[in-house]
Amino acid sequence: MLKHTNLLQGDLNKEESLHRIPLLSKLNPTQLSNISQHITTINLQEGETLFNQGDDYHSFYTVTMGLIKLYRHSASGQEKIIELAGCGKTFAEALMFNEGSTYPVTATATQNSTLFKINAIHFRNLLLKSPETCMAVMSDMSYRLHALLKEIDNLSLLTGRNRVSMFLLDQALTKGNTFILEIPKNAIANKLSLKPETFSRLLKELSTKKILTVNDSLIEVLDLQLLRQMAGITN
Amino acid sequence: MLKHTNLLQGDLNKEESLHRIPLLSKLNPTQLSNISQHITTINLQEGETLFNQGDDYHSFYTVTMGLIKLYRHSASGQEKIIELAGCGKTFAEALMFNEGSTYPVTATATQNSTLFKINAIHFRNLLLKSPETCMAVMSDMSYRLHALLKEIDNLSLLTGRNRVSMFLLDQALTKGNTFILEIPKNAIANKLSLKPETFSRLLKELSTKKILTVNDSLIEVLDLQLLRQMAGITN
DNA sequence: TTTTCTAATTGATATTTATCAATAATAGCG
DNA sequence: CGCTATTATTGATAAATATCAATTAGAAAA
Repeated sequence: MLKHTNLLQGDLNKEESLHRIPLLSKLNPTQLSNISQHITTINLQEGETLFNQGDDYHSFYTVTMGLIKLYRHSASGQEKIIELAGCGKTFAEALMFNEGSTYPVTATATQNSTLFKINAIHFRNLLLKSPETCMAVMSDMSYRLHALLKEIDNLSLLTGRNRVSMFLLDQALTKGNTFILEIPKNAIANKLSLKPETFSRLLKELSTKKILTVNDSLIEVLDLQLLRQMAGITN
Repeated sequence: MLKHTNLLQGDLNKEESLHRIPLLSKLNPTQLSNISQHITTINLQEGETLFNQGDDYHSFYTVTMGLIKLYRHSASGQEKIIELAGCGKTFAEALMFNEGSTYPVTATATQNSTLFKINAIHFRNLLLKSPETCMAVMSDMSYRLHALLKEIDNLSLLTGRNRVSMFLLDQALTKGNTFILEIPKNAIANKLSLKPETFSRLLKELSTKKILTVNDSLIEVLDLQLLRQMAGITN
């Protein structure tokens, strides 16, 4: 079962950390202390599910530790990972504005995780009094829209080879030329909309071409220039 | 060249029609008359481009007549239609919140069209004074996020056959069992992330299976149940 | 340890979709 | 009216990706 911990009103430690959440950072102390009554801390074990696609909507969440997998399932039972929300990420906040909506994804912890659960109705009421917070929310949603647009690009304009290369390129740029895949390969394959077999073969192809080496989840990129080329970046 | 028509302050006719735009409907008369100074009417000929992907962002738009094609181009020169914005649709408003951003799509009129051009900076200032309008904007963005999520579903979970069937199903439900394709087939194919040849073959397949008849752009759906099945809707 | 389960890889094959080429049909234009 | 350009269709083929099956290798459990 989910462990809920209610925030004590006036618990400065908690309010301090709430203040660091972008969506809440623009609130004044009164507003913050008001909303903090409607925020709870949730701890999830690896594999535990926070909510299911189709469940009635009531809250949105901010990850303070761990990793949450957001995915959709189709009628035929297939899954598609939409986002892997790590520390600092807020999700499901966009639903706040649609009366009587349901969660469009399922949220499951892929590691032991901690998050804040923020009551949507109360937050919505707060928004009416804080245009600055509205701005923060809108900025967040705008970012998300961009990310989804980019994803659609990737799916419709790029090949699997391109997407795999792009993913690895992104990893190499943020983590350095040698890095470890933090999530299982089948999850990465899913994120890239490929079957595990296809992902495996594309990795092998890159390795055969001496663009990188693969040792289980340890990747070393040997030729960034070539990898960039495989990603479909022409210049 | 684009024809710009400045709205006269106090032009009640124009303000009346502005009031019918969802994003502006929550403004009080003072606010509306204030923002209407920063709204111009634009007429586009078929084929004219409003802005290009990568152009500096300054305004968003609401279509009052016609049809605007929003599409992205990749490095390799391919296009992908993201949306066909018809009458009443607002687009590019989500960019307002990202300082110094550029248009992520190109907007071209596929018919003679009329739109309102709304200055982003002024509207943004207005938002700080109208939380209700913020709500309208957020609701709009929320809807858009859902649509993109759905699109990603379609691209990654469904086959071309599914997507074509789903598109036709949607048309049949809104326009009736016999309807005309309003946009060229190659544009529809693009919207569905298919090549025109593939789209043509899938249409033919549906026609061979007696699920529908095709006469140029005139489609008659004969078997909704089967079409639903082809769309991948199991029940 | 042994067993069992899951993830990953690999091969063989099928399906889906794109590409290239040719033709037909059609709309717009001089 | 005929000409040209665009759109749609069709065929042949190739490329991309999925599916099915088998094997391996670890990891977790007994």
